[in-house]
Amino acid sequence: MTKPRLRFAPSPTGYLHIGGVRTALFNWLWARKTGGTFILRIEDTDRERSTPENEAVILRDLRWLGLGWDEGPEVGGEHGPYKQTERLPLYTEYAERLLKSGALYRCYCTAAELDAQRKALKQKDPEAQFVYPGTCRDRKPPYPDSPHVLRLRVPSSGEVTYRDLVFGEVTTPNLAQQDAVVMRSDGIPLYNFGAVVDDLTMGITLVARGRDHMVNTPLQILLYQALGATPPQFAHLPMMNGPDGKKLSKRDNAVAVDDYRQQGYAPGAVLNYLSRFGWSFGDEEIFSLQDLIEKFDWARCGTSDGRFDPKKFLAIEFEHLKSERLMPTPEYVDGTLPFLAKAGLSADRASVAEIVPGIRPRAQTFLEAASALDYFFREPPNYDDKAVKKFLVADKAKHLGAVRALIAGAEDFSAPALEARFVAWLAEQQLEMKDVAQPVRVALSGRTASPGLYEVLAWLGKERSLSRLDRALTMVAGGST
RNA sequence: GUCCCCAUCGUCUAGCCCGGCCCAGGACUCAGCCCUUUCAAGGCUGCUACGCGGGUUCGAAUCCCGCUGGGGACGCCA
Repeated sequence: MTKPRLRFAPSPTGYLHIGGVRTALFNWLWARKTGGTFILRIEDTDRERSTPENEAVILRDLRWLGLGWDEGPEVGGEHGPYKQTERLPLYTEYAERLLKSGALYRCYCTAAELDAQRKALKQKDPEAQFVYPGTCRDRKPPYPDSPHVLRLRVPSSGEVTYRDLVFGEVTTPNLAQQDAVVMRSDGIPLYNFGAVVDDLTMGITLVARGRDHMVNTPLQILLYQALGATPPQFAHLPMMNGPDGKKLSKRDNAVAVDDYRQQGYAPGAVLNYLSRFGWSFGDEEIFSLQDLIEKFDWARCGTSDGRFDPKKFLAIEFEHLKSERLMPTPEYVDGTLPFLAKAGLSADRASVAEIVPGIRPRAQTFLEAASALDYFFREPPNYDDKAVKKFLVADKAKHLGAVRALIAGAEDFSAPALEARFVAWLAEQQLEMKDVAQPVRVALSGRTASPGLYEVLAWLGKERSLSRLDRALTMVAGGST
């Protein structure tokens, strides 16, 4: 069996949203799993709405996610160009072929005329659906030299059946189709024609796309047949709706991939969440990209639509940040550094790497990780007002001076050594850790919540710990009543 | 309206193809408990689902039919 060739063909009419990424991911996974080819094609025939900016964003976001393409924009390939507006002559050539064979015919009805007919019908019966009446279907030459579109002559009987890799056999009667426009009057192809010509000439063997395209498939198959070509295989994916159950909109920023990147989500986590949408592998739900490549299969894809759930998404993201397997420390550091920089902090990789184990269970995103790291790299730390008012006051902090002395006398500043020293001292004083911990914590971190104190002390080091303790002591003295 | 598709906890889903092990399992969310120097993490417990009605069968979440509900499409958008 020959290696499959798959494609992701977004139109740059908006930002890349997570629904689109799910489609890209499944195509990509199958290509990687089978040793096939993943192609990126830009479908920019809607000149009104397509922009170079959107196109750039799509490429950037796909790369960020790690969904690189084997052929496509910027990387080239044997079947280029990979942008539809650069393939116009090809569509013309194929259209002429089909015109000659009679599969396509010229239609001189103008958009205005059709709109008027549509409107008139709606007026008579709002429920009715306008269907192109076939006005030009049997027009004989000579043809007028005026603007015209090209329509597909859909057989008036018969049906189209194909075997969908996820939905199974789907049959649609030709009668339900109308003679769809395939080429605009300006010579630019419509989606259904452009996609077919491109998939054919790019040697695509499997078309996997959203279920919203399912209705286009019979028409496209008719086009392949008219071309004398064998249609590719098809796999449609159930729809991914918004949390409200409504269709995801490209202009809905809440689901833009870039949003999640800026919120500090890890690419692997994004892909993991998306992979479980319309696909499952028993009860397992945490996967690395490598796991997915091994386990993905069309047969395990579901058929019913679902809703995007931000809470579950966050939970999966957190699972990735907690796991050394899914997110090795060096990658964790790489993910966090930009957010530290954004907070105006300069931190060296080695120091961050040392603290990472301590903050893993405390940060759901890289953004939160940077926040949890903040006071290790900010001198002096930011003090939380409430924390200071509550704990750096005379009566709560009465042991702070003694703790300072205890720490000052420590020779071994490792966490275990500090713990031993504290335990002994606490016993001697007949105190418990909870009697002294919070003021020390606020003194050290400026906050009421942090990793264990012994770790915090060790990471901060003796010198900085003492200086923070001293600063806190003066705050207590100054603020006491 | 016409064509296509779908239907298990609030959400993502396992189970369905090849009926019994399912008075339905996992996860998220929520509530509670344990652990505990704080916050997390972790452990445990709990709430909540086979849309409805008919069949077939000794037996149906699983097979068949109908109904209802939802979605997609019906553009010189993709």
